[in-house]
Amino acid sequence: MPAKTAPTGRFQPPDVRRRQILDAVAALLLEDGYEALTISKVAARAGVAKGTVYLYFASKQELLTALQAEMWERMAERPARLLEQPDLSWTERLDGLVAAWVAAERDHHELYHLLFHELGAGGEEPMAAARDVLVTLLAEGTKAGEFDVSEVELTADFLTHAYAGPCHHGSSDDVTVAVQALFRRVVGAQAP
Amino acid sequence: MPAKTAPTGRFQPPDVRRRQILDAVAALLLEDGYEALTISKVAARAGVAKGTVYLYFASKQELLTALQAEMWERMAERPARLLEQPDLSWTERLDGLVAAWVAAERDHHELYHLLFHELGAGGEEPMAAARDVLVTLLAEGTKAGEFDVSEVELTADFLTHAYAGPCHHGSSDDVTVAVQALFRRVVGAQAP
Amino acid sequence: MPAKTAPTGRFQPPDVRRRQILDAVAALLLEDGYEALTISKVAARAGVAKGTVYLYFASKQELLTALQAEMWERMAERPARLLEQPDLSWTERLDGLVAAWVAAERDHHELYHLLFHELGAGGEEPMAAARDVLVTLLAEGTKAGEFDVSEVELTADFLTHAYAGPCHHGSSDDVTVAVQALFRRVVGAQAP
Amino acid sequence: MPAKTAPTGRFQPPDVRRRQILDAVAALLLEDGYEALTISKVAARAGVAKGTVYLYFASKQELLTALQAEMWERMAERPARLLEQPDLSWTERLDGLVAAWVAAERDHHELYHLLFHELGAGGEEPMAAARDVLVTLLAEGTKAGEFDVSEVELTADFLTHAYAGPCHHGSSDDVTVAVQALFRRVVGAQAP
DNA sequence: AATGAATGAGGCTTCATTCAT
DNA sequence: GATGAATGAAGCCTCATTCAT
Repeated sequence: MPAKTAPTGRFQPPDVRRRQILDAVAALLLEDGYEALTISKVAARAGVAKGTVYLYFASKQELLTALQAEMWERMAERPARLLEQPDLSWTERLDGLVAAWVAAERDHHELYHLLFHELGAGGEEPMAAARDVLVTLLAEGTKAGEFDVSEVELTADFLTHAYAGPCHHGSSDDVTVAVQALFRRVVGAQAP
Repeated sequence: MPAKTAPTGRFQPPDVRRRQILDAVAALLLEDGYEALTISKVAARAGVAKGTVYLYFASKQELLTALQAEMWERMAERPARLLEQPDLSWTERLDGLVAAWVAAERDHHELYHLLFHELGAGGEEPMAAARDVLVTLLAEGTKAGEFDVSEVELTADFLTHAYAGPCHHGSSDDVTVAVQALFRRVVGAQAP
Repeated sequence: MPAKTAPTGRFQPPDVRRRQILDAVAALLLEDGYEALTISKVAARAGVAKGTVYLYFASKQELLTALQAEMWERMAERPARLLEQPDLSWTERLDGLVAAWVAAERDHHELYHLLFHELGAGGEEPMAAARDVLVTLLAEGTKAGEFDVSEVELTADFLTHAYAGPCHHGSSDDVTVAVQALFRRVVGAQAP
Repeated sequence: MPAKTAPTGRFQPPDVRRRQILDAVAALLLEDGYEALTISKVAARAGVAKGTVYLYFASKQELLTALQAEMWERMAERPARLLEQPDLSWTERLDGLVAAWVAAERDHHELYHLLFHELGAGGEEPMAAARDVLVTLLAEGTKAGEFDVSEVELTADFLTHAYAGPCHHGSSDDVTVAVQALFRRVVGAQAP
């Protein structure tokens, strides 16, 4: 039974190869930035030949788009689940969202922003997905009398940008707590 | 009649040429993004020969750095003056800062972020300058009992990121008013 | 029938491509001189794309250095072997050296000097290697009473420069004989 | 009365400007080599504007040719006079030639070779002039029974190349004496 | 499926030369 | 006569992409 993390090997199942390549891209982007990224380096880092990269991704553009899509997905996942959980107050849901976002930001900060800023087109949508969760939260929370938000869309955009600011300040927990407090102020959350 | 804005002309005073070139860079960046920026296009857009660009800027890198420096300057200018004006309440100063930032963001949004993200090195400082003004505001306002901010640095980072979110929502005035309200909430400003 | 000297063909073993490129450089240098040498021309002459040149040589500089190294090697080879042959008189060895140098000069004259003068750095050594052989010859021959050379180093430099002068006068054999005679005079060789 | 060596000054008599420019070229060639030579640097070094260089020399090529011509002239001058001096033995004249050549070599060595090798065309002639003096010397000396040279042309080329070798060995005088001795051997000069 | 040598368009930069002042 | 800003051809080099093996 070949170890599930066998890093090399001439033949690999497609998903493994795909992963290797995407991981290589992510690592290189974080190390050297976007401008320095070349298919050659990606191939070398992934331990495959240059041509192989093109077996999995039609172009450099598509390679980056794929990585981006993956990241968006990862970032929208946890928050979306929060809405579905029953018997949580809206404030608790808001706190949960902040926790998820801060965690994601701390993990993927640089990569996220790199991709966001290099791939203008198409890059808006997944962020929008994350934002939509917040919009729903604000609207419902306000309707329920728990929040006091007059301009839902605008406030959502405000907060969507805001949380990233403090993410690299102190310990994850401290930051989360502090940002949760700020979010509550913004939405005018009543003390429970 | 030598118009003062003569758009072309073989010889131009140095500042005019410099401006033409920097304007061309800004326009191209906004239109096509960073990757598509080439010296050839810059020259064509500025109405000069490729070589002329190098008469004014030693390299592509330096060209971008110059544009960045110019933008930073423009963005730090107005807010800094707010601190020096006497007989303003801290809340009024905060409102003024928001107004300045929103205005700057609306004018230079894309360009600003483009430059910020492509030119990591050196790009941090001017943003920091803008942030420092806010830090002072929060600290002094809190000391004066007008604000209620416990974590000054963290909150400053929060707001520094937040304001950009809603900037492209509606009319400039509406956005400004709305963002000012949100800022007040965050800092716990007392109603006057 | 895959001819062993197939001049073209999309894929070639590395040594063959390397050779093609170096040969192209040599040919172009002889035809048009150093200043006129461009990578484009080299590629065209070698029957490869521009990029291919860079697959084999990291830069124009390195391309020239490689050609130089190859030439130096070729030029130092034959003379060095003369010293190792037993039962030759020193005069015979001197004659052999002249023959070798004249032959090399006639084959590689221009190229040799072109490279020598364009690539100052690093180019000294191989010439020095050739000279050292002569120094040994003069010293040993004098010690053996066969030559009469008082300033070995200086005389070696004298001869190292001298031989190139007449190389393109007449037939190879005539020149060799004549230069051998002149060398013998310079070293004061006794009639055998 | 303006000093005759006034190094700068916006207006200069043509010959002075010409000199300044040629001197700048020579200095730059010696410092940085041929490849690094640009008209910009020449102008800067000469203390004139770039355009001014073109008032005196039609092109870069011509600028170099002019410098070369000047050097050739300087190198052929002294030797030529030797032939005209009466009541000197041929051996004495040969010694004089060697002295002149060694002196020239020591003064202009690098520049001379730089120019010689960069400007293939046209560069042969002046060297030929120097060589012709030697040919005459060898022919006449042999006819007079003072030398014993069978192949005049070939021997002249031999010596024309040879003398440069030892030029940078020791003191000028020592080298001259040593090279004179070697020349005498080559031509089979009888002891006086 | 995998390889990697080969390609060639296109980017940045230099610099000889021109010409309006 | 002198200037130097402006020009643009041309060079070096990179790298996304292809394709024969």
